[in-house]
Amino acid sequence: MKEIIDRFYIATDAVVFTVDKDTLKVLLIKRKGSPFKGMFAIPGGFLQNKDTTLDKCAYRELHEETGVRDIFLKKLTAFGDKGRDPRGRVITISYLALISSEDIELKPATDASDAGWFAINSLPNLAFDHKKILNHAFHNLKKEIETTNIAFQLLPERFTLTEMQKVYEAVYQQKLDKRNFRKKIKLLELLKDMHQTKMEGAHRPAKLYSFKI
Amino acid sequence: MKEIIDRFYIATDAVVFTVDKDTLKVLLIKRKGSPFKGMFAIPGGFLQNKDTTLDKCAYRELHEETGVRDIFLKKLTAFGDKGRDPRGRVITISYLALISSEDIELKPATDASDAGWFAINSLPNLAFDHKKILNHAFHNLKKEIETTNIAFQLLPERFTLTEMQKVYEAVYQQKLDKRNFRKKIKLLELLKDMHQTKMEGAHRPAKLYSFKI
DNA sequence: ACAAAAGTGTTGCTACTACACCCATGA
DNA sequence: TCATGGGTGTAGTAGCAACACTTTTGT
Repeated sequence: MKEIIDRFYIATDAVVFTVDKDTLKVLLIKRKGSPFKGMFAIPGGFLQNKDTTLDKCAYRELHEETGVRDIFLKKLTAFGDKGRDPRGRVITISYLALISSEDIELKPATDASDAGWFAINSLPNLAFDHKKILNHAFHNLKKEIETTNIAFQLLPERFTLTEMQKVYEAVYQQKLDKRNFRKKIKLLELLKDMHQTKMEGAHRPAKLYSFKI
Repeated sequence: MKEIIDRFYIATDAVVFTVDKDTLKVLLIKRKGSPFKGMFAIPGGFLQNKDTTLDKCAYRELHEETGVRDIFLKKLTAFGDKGRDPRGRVITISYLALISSEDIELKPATDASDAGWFAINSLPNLAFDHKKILNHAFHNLKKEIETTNIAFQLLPERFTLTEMQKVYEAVYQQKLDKRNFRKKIKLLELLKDMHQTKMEGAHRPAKLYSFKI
């Protein structure tokens, strides 16, 4: 039976977001091989039989290509149109990945000749159908941040309320009202007061919080 | 290069919902081959090279196995853990499918010895990891019906407000207040009054509506 | 003393909930 | 005339948006 069933290449592609300097940024790599040599692309690569889950493949590829570890990954969907990869039929599974800008430490490695962070609203042209994959992940992020606690994945262990607000503003791409934001966050009772302050610049120090549990 | 890359079987599986007699139901097929012979499963099957998109594969498989045509399909996510299919590594792409109970007309065909509708809260044991796939689709449906117009896919061309309410109640699995439901629907301004009534039983006839545009 | 970000409350408005009776029809 | 589901409004509540000044620090 199996002999007559077509088999395909499977890949995972991770759209990695961070909020750095109040800006939502995406991690891209410059392709060093063909096709689309020299163009930017979402980090990812082919599923290997040794990857026991799709998640492990995404994690492995991300680490190999960018050096990133300990990152939040959420499986999104599949892209499998014929012709999306000129080398042959490749079905890719997209991932949403979030990392705190404090945890960023890129070590460009084997597969990518270059990796870098790009602001969401000044992206270069992307290889394959990666623009579509990236947009899908971005929409998913905006939706998730409204209804879940996913924002904490973009924050360091301890953070100020202003830093937290900046994360939401960067994702929503709009300013929020400080008092309303704080009121809502406090109502959710998700934060633990660390009884510490963060002094930064010539102004009143800000209280530090962490995510409860 | 390609020679060293593993290839895999790809499948699509569609979780087909309908609301019939005020109950949310799922379409399942009885497996006529091994593995899991005789058990129920979500309709689906292997991607073929002739399927130019994943959507077309899902649609083709659904038609071959159940006779269903003209159905709303929404791609969800991928399931690819090693060992989820005893025959070998199969990565499946799940779909959420919705159909009006008026459009149901099952013609069990080639792949399935039997197909039938099962109420969401009295499902049989399912083959493979189909329970997981089904639950994921169900959660997605509940989420989508809150925020989008997806409910219209579960309704016939023309419907009464009570029929519409029953669809929401079946998906949410809880009763809703008639007046509040109608108030909210009217505020959304999605409905077109067909200036027709539906007489059914010994009571006042109900106005018929259709989805605007 | 000044500049800069931290922190804090109130008011009006909108959206949601809870709730009960009359209407139009067929039998 | 009775049984059945169709159809309608109001009042109270909770959540959201708009908005400005005082506090604490470094220079």
